[in-house]
Amino acid sequence: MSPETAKSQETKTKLLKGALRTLTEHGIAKTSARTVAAAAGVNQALVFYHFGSVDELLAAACRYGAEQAVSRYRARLAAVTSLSELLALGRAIHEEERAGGHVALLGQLLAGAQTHPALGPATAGGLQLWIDEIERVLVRVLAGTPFGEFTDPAGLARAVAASFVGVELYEGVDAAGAASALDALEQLGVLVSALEELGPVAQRAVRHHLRRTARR
Amino acid sequence: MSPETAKSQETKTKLLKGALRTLTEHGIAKTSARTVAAAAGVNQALVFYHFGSVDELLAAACRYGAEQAVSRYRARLAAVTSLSELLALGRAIHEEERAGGHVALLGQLLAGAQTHPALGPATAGGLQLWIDEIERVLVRVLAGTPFGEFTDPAGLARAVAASFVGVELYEGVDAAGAASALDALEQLGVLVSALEELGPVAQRAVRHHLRRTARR
DNA sequence: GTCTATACATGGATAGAC
DNA sequence: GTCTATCCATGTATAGAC
Repeated sequence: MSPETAKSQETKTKLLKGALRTLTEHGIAKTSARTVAAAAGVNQALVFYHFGSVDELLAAACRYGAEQAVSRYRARLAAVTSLSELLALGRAIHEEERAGGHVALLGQLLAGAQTHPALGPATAGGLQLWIDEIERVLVRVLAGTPFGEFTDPAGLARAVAASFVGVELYEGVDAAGAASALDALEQLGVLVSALEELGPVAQRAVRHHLRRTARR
Repeated sequence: MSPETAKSQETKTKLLKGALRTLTEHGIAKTSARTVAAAAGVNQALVFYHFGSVDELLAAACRYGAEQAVSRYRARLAAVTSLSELLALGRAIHEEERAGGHVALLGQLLAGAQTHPALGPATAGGLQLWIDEIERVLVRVLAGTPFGEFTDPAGLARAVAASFVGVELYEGVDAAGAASALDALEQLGVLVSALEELGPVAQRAVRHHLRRTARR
């Protein structure tokens, strides 16, 4: 089996980082073997030697970048114990992403996956890393609420991740609009967390209503 | 001022429709003067004659397509009077968009706006058409709820629109995941609407909690 | 005014050098 | 095994035909 020499590894890593830089800074439309190689400081043809095609490089870069980004936030996500903390962390991540752009990168790849079928699974996988972390937090946070039984952490995690990608893309064309969107979500979170503060009678009333309108 | 002959108009319209088709079917990465012109059935150079550049054509197509898409849903949005109705309509729109792809198109343009600065304002404008409609609905729906004073329809509309774009892009790489995300949001909507059913005492308790934790 | 033929730039991929 | 020189396809833009 391939010994994977140090030199090969080095070039591959350069290309992966170059791909991430190019995607975040110039978008999927301007990402090519040439632009990535330029960012990586290597010959353009090495993309094809090491990864077979541009698409496969981007797929590999997606896995690589998503793992890096998620691991950067993993500890802080693990420390979250309430909905309001989660919302505050979401806001903090947004601020950091404004510079790093790791989430918007998923948006670029999501957009690119339309054309490059090979990107679909890789992008879904990258998003899944985020979803898994978010789901873990939601399970923990929602277990402590009186209405946890009516929520689906798995689906909710997917909704949160997809929405976050949407907001990060939106941020690119309307920073003020994205900020007000996050403000509104924060208010909404406060509203939901207010439910936790209800007395037993009111909680029973809400639960009753939920059971009545529950589908499936 | 330019009489804008019938022939010119016809070619322009062909190009606009071709641009929309190309963007939705092949994504921003594979959208070029050549591919759009092929879809439109006209000579590639006409892109530059009629619109000056590919970017300007895409910007025009964005305005054109967003106006068409929003007007298609406007009547149904105007008929919404409750949160649960809004969620049901969101689900219906999602089903239609699965085929039409008008929302995912905004995702493609949002992704493209990173590279092509000219696309930014146009895409923001296209999204704004959706946001305006959603905001109108939210104002109406939230005014009828006991907690309307704690929500910001303008920000919430932006959040909803951006999230919807994110979910539509996500749908492209994981249809089942997107479906479960929408299910979860629907549940969440039911949870919030359950608040409307609370008795006066519980409502006062929730309001008190909200005032206590309200920011700004 | 409308459109086509054509020039020039960029991108993808490989044959073969080291 | 690693990489470069080179080829052909695709993309952008314009000069000039109709």
